[in-house]
Amino acid sequence: MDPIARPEFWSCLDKLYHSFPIENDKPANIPKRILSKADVLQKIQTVMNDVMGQMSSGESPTMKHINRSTWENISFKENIGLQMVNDPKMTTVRYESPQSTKKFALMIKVMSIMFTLVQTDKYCTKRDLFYQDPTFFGNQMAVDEAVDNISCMLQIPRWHLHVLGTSKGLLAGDLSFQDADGNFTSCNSTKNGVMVPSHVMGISFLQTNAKFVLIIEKDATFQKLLDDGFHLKFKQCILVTAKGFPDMNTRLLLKLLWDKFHIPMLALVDADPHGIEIMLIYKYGSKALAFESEYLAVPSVRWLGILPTDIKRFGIDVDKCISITSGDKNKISDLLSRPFLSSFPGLEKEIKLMLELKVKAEIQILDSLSPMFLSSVYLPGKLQYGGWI
DNA sequence: TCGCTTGGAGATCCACAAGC
DNA sequence: GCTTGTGGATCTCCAAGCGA
Repeated sequence: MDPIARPEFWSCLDKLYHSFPIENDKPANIPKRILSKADVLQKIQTVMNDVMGQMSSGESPTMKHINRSTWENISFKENIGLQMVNDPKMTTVRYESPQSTKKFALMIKVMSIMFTLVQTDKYCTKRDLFYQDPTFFGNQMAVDEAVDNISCMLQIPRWHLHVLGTSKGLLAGDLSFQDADGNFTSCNSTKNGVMVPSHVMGISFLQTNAKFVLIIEKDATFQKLLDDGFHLKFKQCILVTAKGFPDMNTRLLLKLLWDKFHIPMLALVDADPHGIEIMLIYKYGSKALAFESEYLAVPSVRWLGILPTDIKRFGIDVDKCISITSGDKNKISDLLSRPFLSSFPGLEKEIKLMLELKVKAEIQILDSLSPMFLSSVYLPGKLQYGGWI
């Protein structure tokens, strides 16, 4: 009998499912912000009026937004992830300062475009924004920064400002939905994966019977699992990859899946500092977008592998692993200083074991054991016996 | 023509140095 | 001390160049 067909196979996932009651995930005192079109337009107008007021009274205009580059502004809540503190350090963008003049002008320009987009109910990507006036913006990074700073300043998520990011995430498995344009998509029979829609908040009729979501760090691993027919064999699963550091749309979709279906989510990343960081961004959110963690972070995400303890457990030859560099060591000490360490049982132990072994292991290392080891041995074994932290 | 390598662009993240 | 710019990390995709 196929082990997957046995009822006890899914028992570990059932335990994980029931270990996260819905009421724990959404504390009543932190309601999600509901913003109407009028609210958004009003907030933009208020900032513009302030700027105009300062100019008419002879002052040099300024705008203030939360400093998104310091950990001092970040707090941590177990059920939400990273969050902005109540009294954060602010960054002042001064029109008169030679360092800030360009930044000030960019923010005004981008805000005026956002106002028109919201007013006319149209959406555009950051890339579209840049190409509206490439000479003025100079480069894509300047637009990206302006959009995020405005979003942070107004305390309005980017999608409410009608600016979307270009999706890079892929989906496969037991999931179907209707996108914002009304197109119906099923991820079941895909050969190379279905793109995560750019307008995740426009998704409707989201349907799935999946028992778990497997978040995969690398596209190469995602494609290998599709080639091996992993999603067809397991049927009740969803495979997701954001191809490296996750983009906002992929994180939004995962949060949507968690909020709606409470499906256990397991991350398959490299056993290296960057893999761990990528897993932690899915789980707790990022520093720069901490003000949107309530929409993006899924604290119930579990680290399935590759765990440094797997190196010993599966008899992986340490000589075939890559030695950790001084850069890796810096990243590890950075991870060990993060505020969520005490809330993530087992994480510190795994990181310290990596330091002890002095090696890191990529997911592909499992291919050295056998070409089908990942899909036929490693993942089924982990799912059956609960080898995640 | 095909396959491989290389470089640039684009998406995300971060830390650190320099300048005001 | 604050702000900005630079550079480095993960990944993919695409085009160009090169050799078989």
